[in-house]
Amino acid sequence: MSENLRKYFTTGEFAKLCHVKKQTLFHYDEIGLLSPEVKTDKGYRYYSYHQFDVFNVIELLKEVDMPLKDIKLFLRTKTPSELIELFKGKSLEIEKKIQTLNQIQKIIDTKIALTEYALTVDISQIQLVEQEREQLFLSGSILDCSDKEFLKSVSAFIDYLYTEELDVGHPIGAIISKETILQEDYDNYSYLYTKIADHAESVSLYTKQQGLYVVAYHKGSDKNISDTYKKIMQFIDAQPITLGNYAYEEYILDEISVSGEENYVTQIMVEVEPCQP
Amino acid sequence: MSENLRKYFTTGEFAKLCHVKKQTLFHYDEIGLLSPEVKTDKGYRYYSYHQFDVFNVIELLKEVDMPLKDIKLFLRTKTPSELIELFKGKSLEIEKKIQTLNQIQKIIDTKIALTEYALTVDISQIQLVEQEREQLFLSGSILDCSDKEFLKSVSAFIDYLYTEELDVGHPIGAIISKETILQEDYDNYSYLYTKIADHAESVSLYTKQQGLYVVAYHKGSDKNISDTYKKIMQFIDAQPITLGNYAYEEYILDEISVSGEENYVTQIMVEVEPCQP
DNA sequence: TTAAAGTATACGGTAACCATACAGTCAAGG
DNA sequence: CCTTGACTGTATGGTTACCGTATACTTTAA
Repeated sequence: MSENLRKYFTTGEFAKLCHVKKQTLFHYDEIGLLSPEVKTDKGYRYYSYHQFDVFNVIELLKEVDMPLKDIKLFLRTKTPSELIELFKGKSLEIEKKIQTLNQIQKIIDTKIALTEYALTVDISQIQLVEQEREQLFLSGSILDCSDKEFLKSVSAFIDYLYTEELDVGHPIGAIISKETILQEDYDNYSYLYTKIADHAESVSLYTKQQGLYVVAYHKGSDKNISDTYKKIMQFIDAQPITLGNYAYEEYILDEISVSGEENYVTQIMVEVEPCQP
Repeated sequence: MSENLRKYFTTGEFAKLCHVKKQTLFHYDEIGLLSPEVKTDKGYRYYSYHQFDVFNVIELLKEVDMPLKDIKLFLRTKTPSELIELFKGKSLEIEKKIQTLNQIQKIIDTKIALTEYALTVDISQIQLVEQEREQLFLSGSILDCSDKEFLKSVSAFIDYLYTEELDVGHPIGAIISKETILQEDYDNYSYLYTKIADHAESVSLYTKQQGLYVVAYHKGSDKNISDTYKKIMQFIDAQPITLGNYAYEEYILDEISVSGEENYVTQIMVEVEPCQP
């Protein structure tokens, strides 16, 4: 805690201690953020080990996204109270950042799970399966709507997901009604939807009913989705079941995991009911 | 999930949806990272809402510090398995980042606590107090050592703190022995030390003994610390106590919270023992 | 004292944008 | 149908926090 002796680090040594490049220290000296305690007439820089503490604070503030300019200003004008105030603010920011990272991780984990699932699926098979009920977040009705209305709905939908931080990585799916299917108007959806965080409260959710579903997969652009729907209808006709109220479509492989529309895979889940005897 | 109708967003609309500037989308188009699905002959850009998913993945990867170049490469060559692999790696990275942020927060909280404490202290007072035992991490011995040895010790000390992630924001202090104090050689320290994380195991720690300490504060450069030590010795002489084996010095206000050496405050804790009757 | 290792300065480049200026385009109302 | 205002495009320069490299000078250890 004294400097009676010439206990100084050269730039290179100090850089190593700080785990940065010499360049960085030159830069900090240049902008007046952290200058060596001693500079010889030959221009050689010498740092005291006390300056390591200052360097650490700089790194700390950098980590919480404070620009060097502001760090410099702070270091110039600081008082103990200002330090406390600044740090308390930064502590909150970090809290928030950690939350964000947690959400990102959730999204990533969801996408991994979805993609792993997609890889296990035999897309040529059509099956009748019992599915659990699911809570979905819906857009406003988009049945028979104009392009403009559609865009507005999509915007509002996405915006709500964003502001309420509801996105956990599930894709945006679409709901199509029995009537629309029967009219073979396959891109006239009734709603968009997405699965959201389990614990989400304060949001009015729609419940995808527990029950029987015909599950099929469509590969390629949904311009050709009618082909797959035809197969589904044939499948239904061959079983003692009838078409239910809604079908749910969602991409399980899309541009984020495969390249080109021709490789997309859409999962179609058609609600069905056993025939009355 | 279709595009039979011209359900497209303009650049401005899409930018708003994505919460970025138009500029950013121009930039992404320019570097071929994310180009609009449609571009008219007049140069107008139109984005489909499916592209929102892609944009989201880009943002996601950006958040985990992936350069746009790499994101582009990934999006070009991706397969489901590659996506899974990449995301699993990123998930681990996030884990680590969260840990780092947690440590930074600890450091910040420590610095706040220390500084708040410093503000409550009456630096003109010398007091005899009973202190708890404390676990300290020590440098190698630096008693009577050369400048070079000193620098090496400091480096090794700081480096160990860094690699073992032991720093939780406590300042680096110094230990000075009874003998050295009596010789009035106030900057010939025996060891450097710092308080470290409570739970730290696998580290050989030194224990600052529980017992009686004379606590004083020194304001200003430690070139003049002898003044304060003189007062301390007078204080000791006036009490039924004798000097113990070690004294501990640490900055409680230094360059990180005040500007200029003249405003630094060093806390000095001198081990003492009651006189034998 | 000499060679190796380290240091300083200068100049250029990078990423991922942002700001601004200027010109062309679109769409809604009169 | 045309005008007007809101929007779109390109182009250019600027920003932050550095990194790399070239060149020349110092220091230090043999």
